[in-house]
Amino acid sequence: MTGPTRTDRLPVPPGKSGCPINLTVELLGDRWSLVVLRDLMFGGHRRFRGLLGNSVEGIASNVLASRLAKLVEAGLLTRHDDPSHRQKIEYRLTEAAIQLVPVMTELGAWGSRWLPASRELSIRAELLARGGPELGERFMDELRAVHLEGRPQPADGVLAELTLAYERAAAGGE
Amino acid sequence: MTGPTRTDRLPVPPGKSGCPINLTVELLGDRWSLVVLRDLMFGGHRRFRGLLGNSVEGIASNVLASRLAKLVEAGLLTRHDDPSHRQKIEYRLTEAAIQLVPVMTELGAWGSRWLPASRELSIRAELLARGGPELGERFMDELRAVHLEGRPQPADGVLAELTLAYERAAAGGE
DNA sequence: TGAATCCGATTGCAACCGGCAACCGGTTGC
DNA sequence: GCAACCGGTTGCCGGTTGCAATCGGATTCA
Repeated sequence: MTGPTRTDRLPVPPGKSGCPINLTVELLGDRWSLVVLRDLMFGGHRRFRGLLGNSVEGIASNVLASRLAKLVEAGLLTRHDDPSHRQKIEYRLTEAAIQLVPVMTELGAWGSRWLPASRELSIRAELLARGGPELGERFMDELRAVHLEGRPQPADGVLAELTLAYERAAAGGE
Repeated sequence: MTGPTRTDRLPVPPGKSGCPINLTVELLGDRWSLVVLRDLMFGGHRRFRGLLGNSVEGIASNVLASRLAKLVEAGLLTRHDDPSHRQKIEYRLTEAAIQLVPVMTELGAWGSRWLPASRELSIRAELLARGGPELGERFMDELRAVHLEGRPQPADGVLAELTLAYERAAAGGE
C-alpha cells in the first residue's frame, strides 16, 4: 500500500522542468526543509517549539515558520489542533513525506561515509541503511501508525531501536 | 570495492552539526549542486558549455562556475585539462560523487511519484529505481570506468539503456 | 593576417533568502 | 493576577542567487 496511484499525485503548480530530480530539488533543496522533516521523522518532535529548540543546528523561528508553511502547502505535512490546549499545534507527516524515508536513508548513509559526521549520529544512519528496504518499510509503517493514524509512539519500534543504539554509542564512546 | 575505508573520508572542515543528513544537506542542499551532478551523471556533459546550455533548467553561468568550484573543492569533482585544446576543461565525477547514485535514484523515484514530472523523464528515474541495487551498481561501475579511468562511454551500458527508453517514450508518447 | 567563433568564466545589478534578536497576542497553570 | 509557555511575526542586515552583458584567451577558417 505504498505505491501511489495517479490520483495520489500532489497538485503542485507546474515548474519549467519536468525532471523528477529537479522538481524534488526545487521543493526540498534548501538549507532547512529536509532538516525539519528529519526532526519530525527521527526526533520525535511535532510542535513548533520542539522543532525550534531541540534540533542540533538551531533553526531560526521565522525560517521554521516559513518552512512549515511551505511543507504544509506542498502536502508533506498536516496541521492538527490539540483539543486539550488551544494553542498547541501538531505537525504530522503525510504519506508523501513518509515515503522520503529511503531518501533520508541514502542521504544519511552517504554523509556518514564521506563527510565528518559524528560517530554517534552516524550509527543511526548506518543501522538504517544496513537494515535495507525491509527495515525502511518497517520504519515507514511505524511512521504511518503514528502520523497518519494518531497512534502513540511504540516503545519497541524501529525508532526506539535506533535511538537506543545512538544512546549506547554516545554513552560508551565518549 | 565501493565501501570507503577511514582514509577515504573527505577532509571537510567541521561544521557545527555532526548529523550525516545535515552535513549532506549543507553541502548539496541548494538549488543547483545536485542538478549539476545529475547532468554529469546522466547527461553525458562534462564541460562548462555543455552543462550550461544543455540542461533543461537553464543555470546561469556565474552560478555554474561557483558550483563547479565548490564541488571540486569538496572533492566531488576533478578538473582535467584537454591536451588537444588548452581551454577545454573536463569535469569528472570522483568516487564520492559516483556513490551519490543511490541518492539520485531515490530522489528521482520520489519526484516521479509525488511531483508533476513529465512522463518521459520519469521513465528513466523509474527504470533506475526498479532496477534495484544491482542496476545501481552496474551504473556506478560504468561511471567509474568513464570518469575515473577515462574510458569511452560504452554504447551498450546502463546510461545508453536509460537514454534509449527515454527517447522511445519521448517519440512514442508525444 | 585577420575575423569569427568558441572557451571558461567574471562583473554589475537587483531581488531574494537566511540568520539574528526583539517582540506579539493569546492560553495555561499556579 | 501573573509568570511561563504557545505558535508565530517584524525589522534589520549581510550573503547568496538570478539575470544579462561582457571578458581575455584559444582555436578555426579564410
